[in-house]
Amino acid sequence: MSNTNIKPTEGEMEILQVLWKKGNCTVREVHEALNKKDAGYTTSLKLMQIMHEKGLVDRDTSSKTHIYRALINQEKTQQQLVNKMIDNVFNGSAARLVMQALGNKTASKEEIDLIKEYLDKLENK
Amino acid sequence: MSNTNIKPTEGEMEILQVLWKKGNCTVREVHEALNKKDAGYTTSLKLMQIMHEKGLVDRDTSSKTHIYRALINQEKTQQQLVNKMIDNVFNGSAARLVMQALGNKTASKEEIDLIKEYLDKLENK
DNA sequence: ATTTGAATACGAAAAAATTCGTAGTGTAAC
DNA sequence: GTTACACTACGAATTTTTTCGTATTCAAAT
Repeated sequence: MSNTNIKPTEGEMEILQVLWKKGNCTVREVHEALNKKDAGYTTSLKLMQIMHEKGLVDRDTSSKTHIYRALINQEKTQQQLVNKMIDNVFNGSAARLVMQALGNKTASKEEIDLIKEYLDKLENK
Repeated sequence: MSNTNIKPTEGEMEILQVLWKKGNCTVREVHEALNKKDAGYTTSLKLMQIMHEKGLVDRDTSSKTHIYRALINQEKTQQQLVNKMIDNVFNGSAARLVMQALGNKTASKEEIDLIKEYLDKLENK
């Protein structure tokens, strides 16, 4: 079990997000995806280089423009962060987090149905 | 609407957690509640003093030993952090966060039923 | 071959967050 | 009133994270 205790920083998470979503990317692509008006290109570059040092990403350097890809697993990382939040913010109660997450406008009817379905599946085993 | 954009740091969250849970506390009580083997008492003290400067907590200084209490609302803060996580980690999908949160052992059958109930209520309006 | 533009490397500054040492102060016990 | 002790205040050191400036390199276009 590798990478168990790696905790990406906030900036690193934003980049991982892009890599997970769009697949393999150049630095420029990532940098543009997170269009922070304030941050320069070399900032993103440096961050990704550090992530490489840490083993969060791998990269193909065979051509001049390097291609990066996430090395750590999206679901595992999400799980880790959610667990941490349950602990850290919701006093250990997953249910409270869930309700808090659903109690806002981002949860559409479709999403809610999806979740109900999931819950049924969960209970039937 | 005050305190809208305040983002407690991780250390600050741990302290808020204690204050929310146990109500008003002395620094010593908080410090002991989060029994970090490595951190000294003055570290917790300093953190709480900074939180006071930021308006995250208030304190009663009428006696020598100050009594702290959280000034920001637990649910609002949780909401803020969850929303941020949905955005930042789950690409905007509350449903994905929920499933991830439930897909681990911390969700008991009781909790799941609680959530189903909640979902029904949500849909009936 | 030279120019030009976009890319990487890298050190170092800046900013943010955490940690701690020391001095001072109030209070209770003697 | 003196001692002992636990507390606060506060500056400063440390660590972590983010940001950027500059040098260099490569490749395509001229």
